[in-house]
Amino acid sequence: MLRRTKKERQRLLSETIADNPFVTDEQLATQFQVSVQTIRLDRMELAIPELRERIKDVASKTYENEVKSLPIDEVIGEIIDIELDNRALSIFDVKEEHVFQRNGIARGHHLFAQANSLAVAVIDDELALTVHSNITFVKPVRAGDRVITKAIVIGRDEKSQRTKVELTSTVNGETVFVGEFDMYRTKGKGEQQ
Amino acid sequence: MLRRTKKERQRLLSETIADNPFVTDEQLATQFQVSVQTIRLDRMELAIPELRERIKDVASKTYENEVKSLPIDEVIGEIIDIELDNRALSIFDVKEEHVFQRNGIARGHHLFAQANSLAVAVIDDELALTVHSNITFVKPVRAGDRVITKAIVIGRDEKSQRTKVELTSTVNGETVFVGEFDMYRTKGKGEQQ
DNA sequence: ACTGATATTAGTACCAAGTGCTAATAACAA
DNA sequence: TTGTTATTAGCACTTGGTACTAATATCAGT
Repeated sequence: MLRRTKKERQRLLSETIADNPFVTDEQLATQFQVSVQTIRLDRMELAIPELRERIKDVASKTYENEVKSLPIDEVIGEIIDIELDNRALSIFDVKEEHVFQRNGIARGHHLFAQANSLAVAVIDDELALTVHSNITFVKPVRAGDRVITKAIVIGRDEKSQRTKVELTSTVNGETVFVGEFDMYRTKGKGEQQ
Repeated sequence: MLRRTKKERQRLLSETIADNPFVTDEQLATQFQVSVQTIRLDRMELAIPELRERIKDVASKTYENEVKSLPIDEVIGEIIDIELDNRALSIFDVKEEHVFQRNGIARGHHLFAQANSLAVAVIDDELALTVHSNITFVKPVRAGDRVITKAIVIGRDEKSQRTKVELTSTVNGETVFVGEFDMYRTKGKGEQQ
């Protein structure tokens, strides 16, 4: 018998590469105790591209849909999904430092910061600024809560260079914050380089 | 004279690569009408890594995307004058860390945070929460600006336990931010301990 | 115009991480 | 034993480079 069956090895191979696209054939050969050639045959059969192509894929995927207006570390909360000029989703874990000592309720500006960051990030432009916003804090949020904020671009006026974004934040499915943000942008439609 | 000066070419080279890290030396050589070797010397001098390293950087950056959510400074502005349930004044000095790297304009949530903090502070109650707010960012604020924010309590409804506060922020006398905040409070008039 | 410094180009050997191909074994099953 | 599938080996070739040497251009100052 083989160390493992071919099938089993290929299953694990797919997983391993999916898990870490940066692994070379040589590393895989060592890991599965087979020759490099075997790994290559496996990749052929499974139609898995070579290392460089895999890396390029990862890079270009994020490059196409990169957050243009905001370097990633300037975002409050973690963006977990984004489709520029359409919608975006972020997660923000409320910790002790975000709440009032007195009553344990999150300070409004942290929720606003998350929403505002996301509104800026969703705009497919280098310069995006909040011009106006109308917000409501629906329910108090506490330390330990995981706030999921969704931004939906609902309108765009080319003349005034404004884009309207609707923000909704929830904790365990319950709405805690809603807001409508008017964003200013520099570039018009199709003007993106 | 050269096609362009070396300096100029290198400036453009940096830009081009920053703009599109997927470009090869050969493409760059064609673009700038110089030899591949010149491009390589330029990259050496500018310490720009080779294509594969650049791609790997882009890929790994997004791959180990552990975004740090920056907590906002606890003290948002310094309160310099306060008359509970009437008016309050605070100062906030905008520093480099409060602005977008990209364009030097202060992130909206810092201005909101200052206003929100002041709105909470002006309410003479142990529990004051922002329920709703309607805000406008009138003019961009930059690093070095000193933002003076004034809160004025303009209305109070005992039944709904709401207090309306008007906020105005100025830099050198010019209005940069205005907002109307609806604050929730637990205690009614005269109920304060 | 001559010299020296700087800039550019050319060419070679080498590397990583492959592809594509052929051929030799090995393992197993009927 | 034969046929099939699986595995390994080896070689030539590819991209997009590095590292290095050497030749040539270009320009600036005297």
